[in-house]
Amino acid sequence: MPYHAAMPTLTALSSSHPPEINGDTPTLRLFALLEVIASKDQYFSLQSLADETALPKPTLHRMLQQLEAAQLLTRSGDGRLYGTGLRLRRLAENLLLNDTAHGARHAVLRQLVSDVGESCNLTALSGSEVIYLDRVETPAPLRFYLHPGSRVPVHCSASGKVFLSQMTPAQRQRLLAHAPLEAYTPKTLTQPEALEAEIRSVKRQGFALDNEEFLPGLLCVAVGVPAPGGRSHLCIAVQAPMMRMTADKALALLPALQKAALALSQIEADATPSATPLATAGATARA
Amino acid sequence: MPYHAAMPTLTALSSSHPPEINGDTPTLRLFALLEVIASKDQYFSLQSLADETALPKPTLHRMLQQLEAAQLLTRSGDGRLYGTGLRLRRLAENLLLNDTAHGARHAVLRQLVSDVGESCNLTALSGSEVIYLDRVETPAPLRFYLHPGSRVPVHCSASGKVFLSQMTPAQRQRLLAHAPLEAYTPKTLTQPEALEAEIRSVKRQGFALDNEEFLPGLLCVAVGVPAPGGRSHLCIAVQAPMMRMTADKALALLPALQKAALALSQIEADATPSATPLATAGATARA
DNA sequence: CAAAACGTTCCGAAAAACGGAAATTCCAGG
DNA sequence: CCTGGAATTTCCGTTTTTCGGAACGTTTTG
Repeated sequence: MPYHAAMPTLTALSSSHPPEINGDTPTLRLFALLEVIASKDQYFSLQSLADETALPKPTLHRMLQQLEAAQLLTRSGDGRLYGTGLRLRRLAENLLLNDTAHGARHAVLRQLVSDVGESCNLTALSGSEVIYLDRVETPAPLRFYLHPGSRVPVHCSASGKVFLSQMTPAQRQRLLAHAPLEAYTPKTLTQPEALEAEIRSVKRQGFALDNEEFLPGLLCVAVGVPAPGGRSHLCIAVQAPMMRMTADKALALLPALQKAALALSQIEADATPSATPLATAGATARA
Repeated sequence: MPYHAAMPTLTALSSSHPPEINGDTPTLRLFALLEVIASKDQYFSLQSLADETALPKPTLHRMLQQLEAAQLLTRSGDGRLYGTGLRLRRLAENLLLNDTAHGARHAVLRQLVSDVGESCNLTALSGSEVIYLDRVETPAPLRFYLHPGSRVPVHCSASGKVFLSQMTPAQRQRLLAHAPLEAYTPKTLTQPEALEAEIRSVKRQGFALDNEEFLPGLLCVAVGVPAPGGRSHLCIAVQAPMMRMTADKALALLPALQKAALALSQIEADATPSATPLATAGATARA
């Protein structure tokens, strides 16, 4: 399974939706279809979608019909063209409107970037990989481009090591068992003992470094976002080309990182209901 | 099947999502679930959803798992809480970003409302009912509240009569055969002959009136949005309480209405690919 | 008026969703 | 460290939905 963000570029790739309408379940396939539809700013015909997605026409027809019946799509006048429907727009609006946490997090990232002058990202552990939740780029022209949503291995990323350091040895074993310590660069730690030692060090110091362990020329520092429960599921990390950054300089950025982590921690706490179970709306109540 | 917008109120009902997670297919049920989720601005637990939606826990679990696997939802740290995922936000962003047509239509409506001072709406024929696609309210305090997405019968609404007037007699018969001419007020036309006469008049004049035929005290004027093919599938209508409006005054609004209709017609043309096949993006072409 | 293109319906095989029951995990409090 | 309770998760036989090739209408096109 390739880490599909592993290719760093200096310019953004065109966001190129591969016309794959694949998903493991019918529902996910429908979502994928919606994504194709969402990228259109014109009405479209069944046929045009069929061409674009390579789905059989009867299948597509059924899908569209279903979406139309649910008011997610609208059919244009003569019934020949489709467009996005009321309910879909409502959904989209609510989604963005209520995602207060995301906006706030992004603001913190932006502030951090302006403080340290290098690209920063917010990461989470997803399965046995680190996923980039959000990212703000440095204004400097030379950058590693790693877009949000992409994934990197745990054992050779700063964030990954922070996550590992928060686990119990047993949890760590379980996770690492599924992913061999693949070498991405000569500096990647591939010996379990070496990694274990590194993780102890991370745990002691409260931050992790990735010194060209994933990509040559790329240096990273990450700290965990403190969480009430103890182990956090978010990391915040700075990432810069060796050309501008050394391990020493990176350490000087730690205070800024920690400040940002604290701010994120606060946001996360605000978005977490655990404390106040007030909004438990009545079930089965007739509206 | 009740016209669920038939109850006019002077204040908006609280938007009270009925916690019904019903849909005729599994996929639509999933959408309904997403709508509940989209309305949250906090992380939520499986249990809280179960309370709110009355769905069995295993079912919910499967649904959430599916959504999480597809990156539509994210699971919070300890795995106990869910939140909206990256892909869902992307979808929402694209949806809103690309839906230029809707934004433009809404702007026209807004302009019209500021011209005539009364609530206006954009309608379409959907099955054998008229559906409100969009609506802008009058600034006046006294209003009939009929929200977008709701439906009214064809035979006693101004828009409905416009749509009927554009059909061939055969088409009209077929449509009306399925829906008896139910009387909503004493003024509702319930005799097929009377309706037929009214429709001829609408056809001649190019606009339709609804003078308390659907709701007592409500007067409406509608004109069709001109379409290249001839019969349009959109209407634009003004709607006001008799307290402020008479049939005579309504006629004075026709120029403004027609101007708006023309503007909408232009928007519709822009959003329709049929005419100019230049932008027919290469199918199967590798992006 | 024929040909082509598009949309739609049919239907049997294949796959997915469903949800009750039970196992598992996670926490308090003893 | 053990125990009770609540939440999450797995299991699995049954029910429902989806799938898509083939064939059928319908509308545009040449």
